[in-house]
This record gives sequence, C-alpha cells and structure tokens, in this order.
Amino acid sequence: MKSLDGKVKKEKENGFASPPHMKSEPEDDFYHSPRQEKTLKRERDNDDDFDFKPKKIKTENDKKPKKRKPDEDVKPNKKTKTKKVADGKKRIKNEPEEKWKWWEEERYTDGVKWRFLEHKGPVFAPPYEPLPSHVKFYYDGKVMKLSPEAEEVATFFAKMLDHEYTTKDIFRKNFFKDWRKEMTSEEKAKLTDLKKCNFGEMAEYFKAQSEARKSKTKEEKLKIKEENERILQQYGFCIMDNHRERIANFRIEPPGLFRGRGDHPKMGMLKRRIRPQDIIINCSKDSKYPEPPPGTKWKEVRHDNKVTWLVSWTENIQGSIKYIMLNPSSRIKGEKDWQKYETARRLKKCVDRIRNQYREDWKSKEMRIRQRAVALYFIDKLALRAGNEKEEGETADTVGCCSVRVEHIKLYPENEGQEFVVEFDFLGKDSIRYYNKVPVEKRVFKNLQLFMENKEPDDDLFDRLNTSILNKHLQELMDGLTAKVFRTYNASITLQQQLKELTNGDDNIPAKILSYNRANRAVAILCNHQRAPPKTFEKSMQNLQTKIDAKRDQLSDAKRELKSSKADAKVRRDEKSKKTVETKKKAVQRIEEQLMKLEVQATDREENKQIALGTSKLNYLDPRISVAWCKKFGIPVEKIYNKTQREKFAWAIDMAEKDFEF
DNA sequence: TCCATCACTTAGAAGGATCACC
DNA sequence: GGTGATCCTTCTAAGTGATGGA
Repeated sequence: MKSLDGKVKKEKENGFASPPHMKSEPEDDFYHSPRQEKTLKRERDNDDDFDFKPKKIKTENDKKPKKRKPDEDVKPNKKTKTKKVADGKKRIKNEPEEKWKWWEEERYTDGVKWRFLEHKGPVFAPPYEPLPSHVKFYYDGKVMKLSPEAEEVATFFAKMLDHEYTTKDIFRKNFFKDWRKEMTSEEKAKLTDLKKCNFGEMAEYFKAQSEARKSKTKEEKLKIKEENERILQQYGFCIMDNHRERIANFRIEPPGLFRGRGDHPKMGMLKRRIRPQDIIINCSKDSKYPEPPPGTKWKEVRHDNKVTWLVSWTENIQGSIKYIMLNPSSRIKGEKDWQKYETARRLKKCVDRIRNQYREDWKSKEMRIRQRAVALYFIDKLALRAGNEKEEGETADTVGCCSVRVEHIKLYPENEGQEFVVEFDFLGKDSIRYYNKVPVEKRVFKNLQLFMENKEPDDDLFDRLNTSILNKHLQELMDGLTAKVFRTYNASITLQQQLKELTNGDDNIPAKILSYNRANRAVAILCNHQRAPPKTFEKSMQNLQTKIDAKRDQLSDAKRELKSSKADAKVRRDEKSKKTVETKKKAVQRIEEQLMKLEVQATDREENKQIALGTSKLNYLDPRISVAWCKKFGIPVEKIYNKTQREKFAWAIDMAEKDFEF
C-alpha cells in the first residue's frame, strides 16, 4: 500500500454552498465585578455582585462590534443584525481566505455540527522499508535474517533501545509476546528468549539515519519542507460549510510499540498498522468523497453531521476509537472552547450558592449526600478531576476525586501547627503524582474519618459516590454544570485575581511578563500541571548565572568609567567631555536593563523548573483575561501567545477589551 | 440503573525548528 | 556559520461526560 501516491491530484471544485447562516447579535452581555481574592486557593465570590451591561448594536462605524454569546442558555439572542455567509463557490479553495470571524455568526443549534463537509481522507503511514542487507540482527550471537513482518516489529524495539521502557519487564514481556505473533513458525521456534536478541546494529543504523537527516544541506532540507507543505495543502485542510479549515491530525498513527504512561499493563504491545479497510470516513453526501489508495476500500463512508470528526478507526490496544478532527483554530473547536468559558462564567454567578449548599450537606443524615458534598468540596477547593471508574488491569492505576481510595489520604488532627490536615498522595491523570497537605474544615475532617471507618486501604473513600451521581447533582444546581467546570472556573478566576495582585503598572515589560508567568504558574500549581525537569536544567541555570556575573562585572566597569568621565568633564568643562558623560550614562542604563532582564529570566526559570504552564494556558484560562491584561498594560499579545495560540484564541483577541472581567 | 460505547477535551513527551550567542 | 539552548509543533495517551440499550 502506498502511503501517499506521489501525484498531486488537481483539486476539484465541489460547487456546493451550504445554506447561508443568518448572523445575529445578542442583545446584552453580562459582566461581573468579582471580589479580589488574596490567596491561591480560592475563597467565596459573592453570588449577586455582577452587573449588567447592555450590548452595543453593531453599526458600520463601530470598530469593535459586540459579539453574540456562545451560550444559548444564558439568554435568548435577539437578532439585531444579520449577515449572510458568503456563498462559498469558487473562492473557497486554495488561497487562504481572509480571517473569518465565525464568532460574529450564528451557531447551529439542535446538535448539527455542519451542513457540508469535504476532505481528502487521511495520510497513511509510509509502508515498511526493509533494512539494507548489511544491517544484521543477531540471536544468541549468530546472524539471523528475519522475515519482513518480524523485522519490522524488531525495528520498533530497536528504535527504542535507548529508552527506559525497554528495560521494563512488562514492556519486554508484552513486546515479545506480540512480536512472536508476527514471526514465521521457524522464527518462532528459534527466537525464544528476548535477552538473546541483539538489536544493536539496527539501533546504530537508525541513529545514523537520524544524523544524516540532520546534516542534510539547506537545499535538501528545503525540498523536504516543500514536500511537507504540499502534503499539508492537499490533506491538511477540509471544507466545512463554506470555509477551508485546518485539520489537526490528518496523518494516521504509524505502527509501533504502545507507550503507556506510568505503570501501564499494556506497555510494549504492538500497535498495528492501520489500513484503508479499518477506516471510517465521515463527510457530506453531496461532497466529493475521499479516494482510498488504489486497490483498497474504506471500511465505511458515512454522513453524520451530528459529530465533528472526519475520519475514525478502532485502535487495537484498548479497542478505543481514534479520530481525525479539526485544528483548534477552526470554528467548530473555537465555538466549543468559547462556550466552555461561558459556562465557567455562569458558575461564577452561582458558586456561592453551591458552596453554601455543599457545606450544609456535610451535615446531612444521608451518607451518600455527605460523600457527595465532601467530594465536591475537594473538586472545588483543590481543583481535582472528577475521577471516573476505570477497568482494572486495562490501564495504569490512577485516580481522581470520586475514585480516591482510603490508602490515598492520611488524616492529621494536628500537623505542623495546623488543625485538621489531610494529606493526599495518589497518581492522577498520566500517572502524575498529586501530593498535597491541606488543612480542611472540621466537618470535612470528621466526615472523612467516618468514611474511612472499617475500610481496607484499597476500598473507595467515597463508596456511595461516582462521577455520574455527582454530575447529575451538579446538573440540578446549574444547567451545564459538571465536575470539570470547576477546574475551568477556578483556574480562570485564579489567573484573573493573581494578575490583579501581581501586576505593577510601573514595571517594564519583562517584569510585567514575569508577573504574568507567575499568575499562570499559580494556576498550573493549582491544577497540578507538572513536567519532568528539562535534562539540561542545571547546566542552563549555571550558564545563565555565569552570564549574570559577567553582566555585573560589566556594570561595575561601566559605572567606574562613568565616574571618571564625570571627573574629567568637571576639569575640562568642554562639550566633548560632556558628551562622553552622556554616552557613559546611557551605557550604564543599558547594562542595568540587561542585567535586570537576565535576573528576571533566572527567577522565572528557577520557579518553573517542574511546572508546565502550557496546559493551563491552552485549556483552562479564559484567553480574554490575558488579552484584556495585555491591552490594559500595553503588552503586545505576541509576548503572551505564540502564533498557534493566537490562531486558537483569535476569537478572544478580537473581542476582549481591556475591561473584560471573567 | 447499569454498562458499554462514543465523542470530545486535556495531557506531557519527544523531536524538529528557530533563536541567541560566540 | 556553528552550536547549544529554547521554543514550538506534533503526537497520541488518558481523561471527562453524554447517550442509548439491556
């Protein structure tokens, strides 16, 4: 099977224009003036302290039109203005259309995700290329020629030889078992012990290949780049309704060895190659369907416009479905994202009521209600994930709030001068450790003691609760409320409040950005977004310190020079020496600035050693807060969001003014 | 009500691209 | 221009939560 048949097919017009949407403007918008909060962990907001600001009606002269709300539940939209979506006939294709402001248009309701969808299908992994004959595999010290099927799987292992994975028993066991399935019966009979396999030459070969790729000439690299660009243009976009939209992952995952996170029982298993007959295509009936590679067929072509995916297949490790979907910059993802933050803002309006309610529920006669209330308190206070049940033995043993077990918490009536301390220690999503010691309210503490009575360490702490019960309850408290909304809400409100607290209007830009990063960091800590410290961390820190020291020396030199030039000018009293003083002054200033920049950088980096800022920035922080902050303090938005992020948050950059309140 | 399935969001690692410095 | 550090993009695993059928 050819992965990408070399020829570029001329793109054909589809000649279809989906029905134009009528654009409408909502009549109003809510703004909220939140209380400032002092600490990282959130306290109460007042329920009723938001005010109402009427929406402007867009006119031709308005520079910034007020946009509609993404969240239909908030209030009905009144159509104040309609705009026809251009009927996308000939102009849609290849040239990048001018930036489309989908957020100014009306959304679909009733679960329809699109009216027209056309795409080219996925790009398959390149077929296996057998190793050159000089690259040998050895078994028990002797050369052995492998069948292509067995050889391919062997190369997967060889490519990972440097990785810790290949030293793990489970990984090796799973790999060997799956590898044997690909062997001929002769190979199977002969290769019985993984320890006797020598993949060294293969590994060397791949390393050399990778080196060769790096040391290619400029021209060669450019050629590769152009080819990638060509594939991107051909397969990396679809037409959804009237717009050419970028696809996120148009390449099918290549075969390889499964790399689970943490202690995953399936690590090392063979992830099989996906073929056209595994693929389900989703597109509209009246579109030009993607062609399967010559001589092959798709599993199915369907036309389901209640879903957003273009391509799907079932993966063989967990049996789960994988999808090809659109890029975060697309309308379909952006609308959802915007809506997510609007839901979180609605929570802000009623979070006080909800908090009062769960505090009451701590006293309930019913165990299930107490458990629900304590769990919700943790989700709110500590930004824990919901914690769905998982199938035992199928995945790594990780938990979230509802699935926390007795063994994951310790209770201290008194600890380090604080009363009622709970110590959490468990593995969360991606097997990232959650460790936290927090003082809680007495009632919570007493409840926890009660929940733990007569239980074994591996019993569920909340045995009368699961995520579905919890979410059902939340749904009753607020339309659209689920456990994860609390994470979004608490992350965003924390950012907003930390920015208020930390930003000093008189600071220069690097110092303000340090403040921003610190606010961002507070959120990342709250959400427990961690990263492995970069391998080069210590060294790069040292380098930076060396630079700082050098800069300090430079500064004292410059100061000395300034001093002597001043003395000189005093004696000479001529223009030339006055000028010299000025020049020296400027030099000192410049060096001071440079020094400060370096010091700020060092602080930022040190504080960021094990913390990942990206996840919260991308998924939890209402981008309008950051945009408003940039506008308020004259920071170019490019300093906060890179190009990709600006594309994802185009809606927020366009609509948020400096007075935006989450 | 329970469970499986499906769709979609959220997550950190890896590797490539770009930048800063000498 | 070379090199190492840093930034950005890609990759795909691992969550959440809705839904529908038994």
